[in-house]
Amino acid sequence: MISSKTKSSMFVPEVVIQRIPIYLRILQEELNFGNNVISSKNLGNRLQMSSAQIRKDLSYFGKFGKQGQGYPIAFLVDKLKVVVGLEQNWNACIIGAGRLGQSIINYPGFSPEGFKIVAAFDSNNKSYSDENSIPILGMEKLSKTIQDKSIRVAIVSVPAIEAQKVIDLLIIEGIKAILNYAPISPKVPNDVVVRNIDPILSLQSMTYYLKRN
Amino acid sequence: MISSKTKSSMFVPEVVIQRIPIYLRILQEELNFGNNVISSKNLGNRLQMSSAQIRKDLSYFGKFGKQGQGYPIAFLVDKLKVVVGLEQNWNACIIGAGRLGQSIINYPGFSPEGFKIVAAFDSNNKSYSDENSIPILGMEKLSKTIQDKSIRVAIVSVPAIEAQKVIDLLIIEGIKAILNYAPISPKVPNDVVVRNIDPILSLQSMTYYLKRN
DNA sequence: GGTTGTGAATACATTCACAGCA
DNA sequence: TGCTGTGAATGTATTCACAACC
Repeated sequence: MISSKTKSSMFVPEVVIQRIPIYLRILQEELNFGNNVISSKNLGNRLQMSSAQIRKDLSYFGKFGKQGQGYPIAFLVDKLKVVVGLEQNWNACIIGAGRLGQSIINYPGFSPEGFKIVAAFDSNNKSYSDENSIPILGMEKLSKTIQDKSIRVAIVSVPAIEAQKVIDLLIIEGIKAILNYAPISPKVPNDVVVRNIDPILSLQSMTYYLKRN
Repeated sequence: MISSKTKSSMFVPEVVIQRIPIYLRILQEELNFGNNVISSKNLGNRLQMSSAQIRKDLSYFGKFGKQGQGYPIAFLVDKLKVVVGLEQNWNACIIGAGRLGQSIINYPGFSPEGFKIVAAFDSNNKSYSDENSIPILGMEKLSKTIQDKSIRVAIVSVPAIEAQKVIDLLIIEGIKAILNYAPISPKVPNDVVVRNIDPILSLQSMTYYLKRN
């Protein structure tokens, strides 16, 4: 067999990667509901997308289904978790412990999904009474803490003006995955992934469709 | 001239619509900074994208630039605001006044960007002490309030299990634009636009890239 | 019969490259 | 000279459609 790329070396489009966690969420639901097999058609219905797209997406990573039956859910969940790196937990830190930062710190939803916030930083040494037991450290502790606690993911919730500076710092410290809540479009090298949480942009990109009906 | 579609009837890809508010944000910044002309190249640099893409995007809506110079910023801002429907303000309501809902209600950032939260609803008649003066109404007031206050946009911040039900309700009331904070993939008819704010999916779609370096 | 996995076909998005203009 | 606006070319993503299989 000549020049057939192995699955693991094949380039996977970014959009596909972004859909895997969505699939995982539904699969987990189905598992909890007691089902143990699901077809691409069924999964597609749940997500308002075509069965072909689901099959094609999954095919980037291997063959997980049984013809005539569908996908064994528990097996597929395990495989997909390994594919996207969710078979392990990841330590995260948060920069910016104002109102928003505090809400994020106290939000209980991250840790069951594989992300543990193990440190919080703020330039003002505002020591909010935090309900969780995460102390808020000064920015000078950033570098050492990232090393010591093996932090690989950072959440940015500082004001817009400070955000790019903070992100630059994180990049220097070797952080390659950033969840950014500041309303800016950060500049980052192309080995760093950023996801922006920007409700205002989301709202503003909907009104276009409101005008025409 | 045979069969040349007018700009206003031309189909504009969704991705393009989503980028317009991003452009607007930078343009506004430039204005505040005192600049009054910007080139596609310059704007592209700010956003880490190609100048060609920016020119192509803008060309869906008209010709706003001057050859040899660039785009007059104030003029472009005005035009783009009209294009995406941001020359006017929009009334919004929020369903779900728990922790998250309260944060959203008290967030001061929406209104300067054209969205005013004029009503809040919750099934539990929990009357949190709200810092703003928006009263929290029972769900039975939803229908009438949406009509009376001309609400066109809804923000959903209820628990996951209730979210689809609430969204179905909103759709019955004629809402066509929904900002959804619940961790689900809602099913909606295709004349309804939904934007999901889902930090967990964002985090989970980054770890894939952490494994390989 | 029902469903996967996948090349081929189609649809969509981005970039190229250059004429046209200030 | 410097930049826009845009068809044409390229690159990406989605869908089709069907052989292979349980």
